[in-house]
Amino acid sequence: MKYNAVTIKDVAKALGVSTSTVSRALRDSHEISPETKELVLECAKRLNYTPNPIALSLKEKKSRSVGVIVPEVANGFFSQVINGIESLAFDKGYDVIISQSLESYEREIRSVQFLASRSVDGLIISLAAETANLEHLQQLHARGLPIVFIDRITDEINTHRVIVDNFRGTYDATEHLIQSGARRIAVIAATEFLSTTRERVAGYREALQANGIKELPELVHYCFYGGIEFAEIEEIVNKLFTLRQKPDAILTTSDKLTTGVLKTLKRRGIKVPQDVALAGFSNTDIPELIDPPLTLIRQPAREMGAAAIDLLLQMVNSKRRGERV
Amino acid sequence: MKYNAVTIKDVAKALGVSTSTVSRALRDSHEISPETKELVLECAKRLNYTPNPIALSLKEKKSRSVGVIVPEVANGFFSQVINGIESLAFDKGYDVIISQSLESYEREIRSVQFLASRSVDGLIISLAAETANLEHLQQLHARGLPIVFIDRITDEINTHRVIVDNFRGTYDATEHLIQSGARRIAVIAATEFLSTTRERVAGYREALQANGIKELPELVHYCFYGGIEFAEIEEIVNKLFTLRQKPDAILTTSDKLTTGVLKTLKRRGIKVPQDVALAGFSNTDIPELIDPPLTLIRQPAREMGAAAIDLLLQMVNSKRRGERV
DNA sequence: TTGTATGCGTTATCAG
DNA sequence: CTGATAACGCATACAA
Repeated sequence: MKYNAVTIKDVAKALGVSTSTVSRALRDSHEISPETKELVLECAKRLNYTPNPIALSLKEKKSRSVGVIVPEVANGFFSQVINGIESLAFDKGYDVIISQSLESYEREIRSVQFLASRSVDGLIISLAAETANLEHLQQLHARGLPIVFIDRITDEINTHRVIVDNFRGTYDATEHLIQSGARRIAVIAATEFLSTTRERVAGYREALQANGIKELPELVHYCFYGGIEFAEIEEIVNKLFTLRQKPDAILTTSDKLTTGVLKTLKRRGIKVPQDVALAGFSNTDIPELIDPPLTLIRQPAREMGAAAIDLLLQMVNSKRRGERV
Repeated sequence: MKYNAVTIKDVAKALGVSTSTVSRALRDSHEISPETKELVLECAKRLNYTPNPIALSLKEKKSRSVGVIVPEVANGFFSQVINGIESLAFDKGYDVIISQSLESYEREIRSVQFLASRSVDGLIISLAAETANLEHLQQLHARGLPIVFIDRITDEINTHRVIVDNFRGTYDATEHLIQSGARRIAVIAATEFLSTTRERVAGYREALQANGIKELPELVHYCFYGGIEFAEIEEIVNKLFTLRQKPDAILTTSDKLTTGVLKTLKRRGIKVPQDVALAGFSNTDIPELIDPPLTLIRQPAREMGAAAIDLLLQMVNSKRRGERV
């Protein structure tokens, strides 16, 4: 709701001129005399006039707002991404509307449609773990909605993506574990649906191979809701440590997974790195505080967010002064 | 922008009826025949009609969106708060527009005005550390904008607030430190401007007094940008540990302060709790992972967020069917 | 029950 | 240079 009752009409009435004149003065049109302009501007300020963005949106068919859908806000990585997005968007005068998929496909669909129906000018999204079907986004994309994927991307839609070198991250981390003497390296990853998972696991595999180590199926674990439900991680760790031949290292492919595994190991009294070495993705402060330091893979989350919104606004603006959708 | 060109007019034209008829059918008005309603609904679905929320907002003078301003998104506590807000708001069909003050007064003013000008129906805010003057919010409040304060509140505006018992938190934590043998308990707090700081430091003081311990000025430190700038925390810790009589315990009054102090201690090789005991607020996973466990004070951030949005929407709705502002 | 006209705040297109 | 008018998409008071 507008808490500034004063409209362009009010200042027009106050000055005894027409609304068009006021509009022109405000928009700094060239077709207006300096005196009237001055007059209008003064009056507008005095009356504390502020333009109504809703009316503007209706007229211009754009809302100067962007939608952001992440799996979960309360997550080190994603909250940093949002930080980057918001900072830059704010400077450019764009609203940032946040929605969470909570890793649920159904929730993601609803979020996407909700935001689309709210007329966002563009969308930044990191896919939910459950999402395997991209129709809901393909539709919008086909209709011309600018979309940028971040971190968890898809090949099925041809648009900008912002990612880090996931393959490289796990490749290097795995190799580091091997250099440190590990041979039985387990990996705990998120859903295979996720692009990040696939790339990261591929890096792990390649590193093993490059070092002549055979991959053992019993050491590779995927978890669906590892980011949300802690129990799943616990179960996997338990399984790993009841193997006849226990792993001598664990690689984790996400923030929450890393934290979850650390927690579980601590509860079970398994020491890192004495009993098992650990490496993985993390954007929290945790690794810095743990003794001894872990091999961790960080993502420049804030910068990724900034890059995403930057790309998005470029698309939004090129579309504005361009072709019909 | 709307990616659904089809409007109420299109379906009216397609059916050869008037827009009002369509509107009525869609709004399930009683003044319409079941047959035409059926017809319209079918056609609307077929044409994939979705209402334009912007036009609706313009007409009804409400946007079904709420603004949220927090000091920083990438912060355990606040991101959990946002999680709670978003979850509930989404279910009720409200947009959540996020903005960060980054602890800056000037930025907070701009955020507030930005959101207000974007016609949010209500505002949830946690004040910036710098904010001492509340005019920017008083104005909006006077004009009738529903506001709910969360965590960092103010007495100067009479509206709903969502907080935990801050006094109690530090009182208990301090007492626990004392029970464990600490006598020279330092406190590292955020700005005194913040309600949370005042209440938390008060709890500390009261606990000292109740246990017959004299407060030592050299052990009480406030930091302005502790949440954002790490260097400040480091400096305070350094100062504390170059005192002739070093502290035997430290109490921290926020998430970032707790993490920051832990980091600094680790870098300086000061062991917890052997060299110094530690207690404080934290909503991260860190304390659970550290050995030995710290005395920590947790806030039910998600629930606080949910409570805030619940209160806010109540205000928004009572205002809707009520008095003019 | 349905259609017509009006207005929400703004800008663009015409006349004057 | 300025004023009147239409239009954006929708809901509604009023007329039929």
